[in-house]
Amino acid sequence: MQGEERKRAILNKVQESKSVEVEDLAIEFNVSTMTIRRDLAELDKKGLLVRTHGGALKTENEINVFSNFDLRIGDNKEKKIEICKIAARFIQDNDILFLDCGSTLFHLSTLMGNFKNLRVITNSLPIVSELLNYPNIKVNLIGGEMDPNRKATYGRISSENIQEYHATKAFVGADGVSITGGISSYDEKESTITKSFIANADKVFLLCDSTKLEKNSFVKFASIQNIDCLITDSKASKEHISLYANNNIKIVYS
Amino acid sequence: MQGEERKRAILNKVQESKSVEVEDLAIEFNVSTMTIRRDLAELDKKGLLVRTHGGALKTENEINVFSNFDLRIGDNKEKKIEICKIAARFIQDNDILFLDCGSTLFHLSTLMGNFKNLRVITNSLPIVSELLNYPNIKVNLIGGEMDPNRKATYGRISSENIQEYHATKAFVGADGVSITGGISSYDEKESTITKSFIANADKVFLLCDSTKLEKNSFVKFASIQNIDCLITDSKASKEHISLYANNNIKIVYS
DNA sequence: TTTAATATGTTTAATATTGTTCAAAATTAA
DNA sequence: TTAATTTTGAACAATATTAAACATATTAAA
Repeated sequence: MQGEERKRAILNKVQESKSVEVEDLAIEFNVSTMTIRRDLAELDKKGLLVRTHGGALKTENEINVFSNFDLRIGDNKEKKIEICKIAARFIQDNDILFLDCGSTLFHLSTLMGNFKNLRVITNSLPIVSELLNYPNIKVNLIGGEMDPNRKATYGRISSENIQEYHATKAFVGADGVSITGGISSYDEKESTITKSFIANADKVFLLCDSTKLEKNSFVKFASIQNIDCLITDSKASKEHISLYANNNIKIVYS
Repeated sequence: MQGEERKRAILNKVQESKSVEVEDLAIEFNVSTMTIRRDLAELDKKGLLVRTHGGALKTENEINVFSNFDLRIGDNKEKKIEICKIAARFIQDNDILFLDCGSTLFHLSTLMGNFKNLRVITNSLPIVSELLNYPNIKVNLIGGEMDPNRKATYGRISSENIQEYHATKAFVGADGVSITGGISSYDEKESTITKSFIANADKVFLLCDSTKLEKNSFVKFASIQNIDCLITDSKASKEHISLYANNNIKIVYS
């Protein structure tokens, strides 16, 4: 067996059994442990597995672009789905929608199959890839520099690109929202895009799970007055709900 | 046994058994190892197998989210891979590249893993999704309306978006090219984008398999003088090659 | 036929892969 | 913590493979 063939076999093995050991591989392929070590070092360097003391572990498969995005979707998944089902009630046929990037908004995109003649404008690659499955939805993509982690575009060109459009409704996310601190994000790139969406839509819906209410994150990018409706989940406290209601913020949680 | 026949037999063998070795093949076909090595080098160059130390392995089929795009890649696959390997020779570290959409250019994107500090600007979703796997490549996406069939953006906004950038090299495709008829496409949308790429790059490389030489398609969008290098495959006729060479068009086919 | 072009074989120096040894580093057990 | 054990990676050697240069044979063209 040749070296490359052996490396492929090792890769298969580590994917199947999640972990492998140097000693076992040396016996199985009838080569020295040093050779296996060299193989593992090379595969580790390419990011195809993770080297450990005595062996190696499998990595999350980067072959599918959106796989590690899918994993992130897991956090607070139930709350997010709940929020998205509420948000979907505000969508109407013929709407032109801005969709922010992020795992919550991705969930919303999966609920849009039954509307007629929607147009969605987004900077999120996972959302585009999802919406290409729906014949009832036309999609516009915001251009700009790709962020490989978020699988979305950002930057000056993206913001300017957004200004080419006008939407009837914008659905956006945030990492924190509070009466006094407004809407804030952990990421400056992300906040700039969201800000542009808000500025170019008739109605703005902020999707924000209850754990983020009255929390402030790193970058404030809009005041609470900029949003027309705050959509959260049923775990939101009565205090928070009445706080927003008393400040004339429309808040929906069920 | 003739050379071509032997190569086809080698190809069959490597497809069946996943791997072959130089020594075995030399004995089986009763030729020197040097001949086998030359065969394997040629087949590797065309992307039909992967050369390894001591033999060769079957090519791994690319996995990509955009699955029905993969199907289209089938046509003239060998020619396309051959062309792309030639095109890749013109890429240098630190290049800023425009990459047109289309299956040929998609293949090119899969060959870009070993360069340093590339920036790729494209309107093709499959290419973006492929390049997100490469940490050495920064990607910019051209915004605009999504064409669900081609998985690429097009339209006025896309063309204007391209003008925000300047590339050192543009790699573009076409459905036809001829001395008198220039560069033409079957699709008006596609041609507009390609035209913008051509207008904003220092050097333009046209990737065009030999079946499209001296053919004219529906929409002419550029003259032959707009391109700096025509890259085609080794099946191009001598007449065509000298025709282009005599008209001062740099043509590369091997 | 002769000539040119192409394919194949041989030799050889350079390169790649693998195995062995051993000191350093990491892990485990006491 | 310390000591025993295991694992590691660097250095070197042995072997296998490669590619280049040149020689020879085969095929195609004039």
